[in-house]
Amino acid sequence: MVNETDINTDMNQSTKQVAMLAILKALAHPMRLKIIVDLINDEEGAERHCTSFGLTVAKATRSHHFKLLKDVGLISHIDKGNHSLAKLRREELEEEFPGLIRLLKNA
Amino acid sequence: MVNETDINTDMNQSTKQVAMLAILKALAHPMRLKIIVDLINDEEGAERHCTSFGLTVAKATRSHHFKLLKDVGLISHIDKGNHSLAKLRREELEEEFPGLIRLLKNA
DNA sequence: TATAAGGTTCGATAAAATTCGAACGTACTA
DNA sequence: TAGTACGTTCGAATTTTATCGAACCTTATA
Repeated sequence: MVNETDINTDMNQSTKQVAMLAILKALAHPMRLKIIVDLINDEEGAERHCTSFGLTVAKATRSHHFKLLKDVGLISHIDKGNHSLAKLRREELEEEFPGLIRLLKNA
Repeated sequence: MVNETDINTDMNQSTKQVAMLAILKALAHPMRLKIIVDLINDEEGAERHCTSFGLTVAKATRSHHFKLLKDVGLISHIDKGNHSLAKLRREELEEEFPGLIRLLKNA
């Protein structure tokens, strides 16, 4: 069996390229892209309810997508006990992937 | 059954966001990302054999990935009869997705 | 012309991602 | 304390992608 790590080493991909790939995979889904674009177009530092993006899916699905976005570092999760908020990791992203936010801002 | 078009309209995604999604999907695969990053890091206007990227897959698979990259407009295909060359659509991409190339250049 | 080399398409199989209901945990609140 | 609201996790089903061999087409060349 061939896993992705093997493919990556086969192809001599840089660490940066692997990190970039994770980000691209996370963005390559209509709901997740919309969430990130919406957060980008919000004012800086904005925190949003997970339910405020107009996603018409089961809550298990929503939870899945937000976890994925959090795992790759696109958002951070603010736990407020009863509910939770999502926040774009703006500075960190600008630092690690300069230009990414500007690229998505127009979309 | 729910297809992607329905999801996109459900979510009120802009045309630009749909176009961006196609690009992100195309880049969200290790081989395809490597191809594009390699082309970006080549000199401007460079044309490369499809076999010159060190991809260890069957030719049917290679053909599949290059077709996908061509279909979303990331590369153009120069047919030389016996063989074919791939070329980054640099200016067009810079025009439609400003900052994309610079974002991937570091990777 | 025959042969080889490179690329595409087709059909089938394998792998990965998406989706959801159900069960569960945690924190508000009546 | 009991009930409710919100989120996560688990397991299973569905859908999408990736992969490859085989057949085929086109062009160069022996």
